[in-house]
Parts: sequence; structure tokens; C-alpha cells
Amino acid sequence: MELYRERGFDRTTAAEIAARAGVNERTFFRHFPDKREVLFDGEAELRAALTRAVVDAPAGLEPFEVLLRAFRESARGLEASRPFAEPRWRVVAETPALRERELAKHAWLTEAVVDALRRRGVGAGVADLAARTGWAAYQHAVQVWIDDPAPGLDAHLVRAFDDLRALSSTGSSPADGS
Amino acid sequence: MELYRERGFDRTTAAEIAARAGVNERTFFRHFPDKREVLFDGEAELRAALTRAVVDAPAGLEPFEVLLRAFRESARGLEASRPFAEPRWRVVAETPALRERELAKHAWLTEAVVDALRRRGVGAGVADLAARTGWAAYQHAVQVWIDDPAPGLDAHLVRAFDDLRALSSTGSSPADGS
DNA sequence: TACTTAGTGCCAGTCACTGACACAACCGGG
DNA sequence: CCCGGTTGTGTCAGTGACTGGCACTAAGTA
Repeated sequence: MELYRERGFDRTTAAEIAARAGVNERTFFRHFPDKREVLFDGEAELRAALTRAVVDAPAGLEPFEVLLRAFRESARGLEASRPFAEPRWRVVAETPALRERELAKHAWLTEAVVDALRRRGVGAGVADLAARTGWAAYQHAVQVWIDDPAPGLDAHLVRAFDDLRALSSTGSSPADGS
Repeated sequence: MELYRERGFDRTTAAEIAARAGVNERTFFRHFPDKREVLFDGEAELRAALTRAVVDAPAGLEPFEVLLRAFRESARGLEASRPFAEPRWRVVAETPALRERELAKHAWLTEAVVDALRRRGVGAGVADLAARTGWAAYQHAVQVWIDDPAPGLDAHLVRAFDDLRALSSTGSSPADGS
């Protein structure tokens, strides 16, 4: 389905994608609600995995500890699939319409994290704040890792949460390696 | 232009909007790049105001202190315009396509905050992390304020940053009022 | 074998958006 | 006073993403 890489997303028609898949255009739209959705297929599994990781984390952990654990876990899968995922990132990054959809997916995943935290007994307000800011730190780590894969996503993730702690304590600013 | 409220966004055609504005459909698309953009018009000013607030903040402040100041300042305008903004929220909230666009605008605003922080001499990595997580806390506060306006957005904002601090220090969880 | 269900092709229609061309209003300087 | 350029607009024709409706086929089930 990576006609997108050849001609770019905008210059690829739904009819072309369907033809490449040996199928009718109408049939294509029966499998995917729209043209963009093709690139965001695994998100449901990711959501489930994230939810599970949060819910199944050991009791007694603070919300951010739970989130860091869950993100590190899901990051393993992301790191393993980087070779396949990388060309997809490129297409998404250069196409505004796809970036919008990606952000929507992230909001959807964040909601899942909120729900999962609440299932652990975390209050609604704290769950929302923790999920939003934790997700932001996660995305920061992913972005840094995309630009500089050498240290590994896991290391970037741990560092992001450390830096966030340092930022929050109104004492000293963390050292900046970038 | 609030035909959207009467018939909903999806059931309102660009031709209808243009007609209501006493103008041709083609002319409509010369003023707005697309149908959604109509509802996100002040964003450029908001971006400028946010950038200015961050850049002009007193020297010596920590990144989160700068952000909290800037957000509190921009929140004043938001609080004042709530009566006009509220119906708009409703339309956006119930229309997935508009929520996507809103998230894209937020990403755009976050980038502006990153740039503004960097202009203060904040390192690239810290600026990105602080802007993302700070923005997340801001959005959390706005959401809480939408659901419960009584305490004022400013109070919610201060509380969000306090709670974030409490969440980050791996000691105790903040009390949850929700 | 008869009945249902899922997956597909085909057709016609709506609607967001775009490029091209033409026309009118205004604005500068000659 | 007129003229060339800029700006804002209307009109038309076209592309392409989607949608509803109908018919057909293949597979599963009683």
C-alpha cells in the first residue's frame, strides 16, 4: 500500500490504491473509513496494549511511575518495528492532513490512558493531568529518538521523565544535551 | 457565520456559508483555505501573544515559571471571551474533523512556544519537553475550567502546575478534587 | 436444497476544493 | 484626465473523496 512513498499522499488517488490492491475503489472505502486511515491501522492494538500495561502495573505505584513503565513497555515494540515504521513517518511528517489524523489518534490513545489510570483508582483530575503530561513527555522522547536513535528509545524515555521531574521542581534546570 | 450551530458542521455546505455571507462560493475559498479554517481564525494572534509573553517574561525564571506566566496571561483573554467562544467549542467538540484541526492548531501553538523558549536561551531538548508538557497542563486546566468555570481559569491553571509538580516528585500524590 | 450472510462490483450523485478566464473598483503616477 | 497595475470578485469546468442503492457471487447453516 505504499504508493504514498512514490507519488506522495496528495497525488495518490483512492482509485489508484484500490487498483494496486487488485480491488474496486468502492471496496476500498468499505475497508477503510477514509483515505488517511490506511496508515493508522495498528492503533487499536496499541491502545489495548497501553491500557493493559497501565491496568496490570503493580499496585502502589505513583501515576507517573505507572505511565513510565507502560510507555517503556510499548516502546519496545516501537523500537523493534522502526525499520517498517520509518518510511511511514516520513509520509506522515510531510503531509499536513496525515499529521492531523496522527494527532487525533494520539488524543484517542491519551483518553485510553486516562481511563486505564482511573481503573487503578486514580482520581479523574489527576488521571487526566498525568495522562496528558505523561503522553507529552513520551512524544518528546519519541521525537528525540527519531532524530538520534543511538541511545535507544528506552533511554530517551527515562531521561524525559527525569528531565520533567527536574523541570517541575522549581529548583534547578536539568543539563541540556541537545 | 454560525450556520454550523443550526445544522451542524457536516450538514452545512460551503455554498451555504458563502450565500449567508452574501458572497460566491469561490470567493469563500479565497478567504479561507478550507471549510474548517473558518472556526480557527484568531490563532495567529494567539500565537503571537503567546510568543511575546514567553519572550518578554523576566529573566532568570525557570521554563515552567515562564510558561505558567504566559498561559495565565493568555488565559485572561480566554476567560473574557468565554461567552463568544462557548458555542464554538460545542461545534468543535461534536465534530471529529474539527477536533482534528484544533489539535493541529495546538501543535502549531506548541511549536511557537518551543521557539519562544529557545529565544530565551533554553536548550532545544528542554524547550521541547517543557513546551509539550506545559501545554498539556494548560489544556488540562482549560478542560477542567470548561466543566467547572466557578473557580476561574487562572485558579485551575495554577493548580494544574502545582499538581504536575506533585505528580513529578515521586513522593506523594496530590489530593484530587474531581 | 433453501436461506442467510459477507464481500464485492457497478452506477449515480453530492460536495470540497482548484485552475483559468473575465470583469469591475480602486490607486499610483504621467 | 487617463492608464497600468493591483485587488477582489463572479463564472465555469474539472478532479477526487466519499456515499447510497442495487445486483451478484461465494460460503456457511439448517
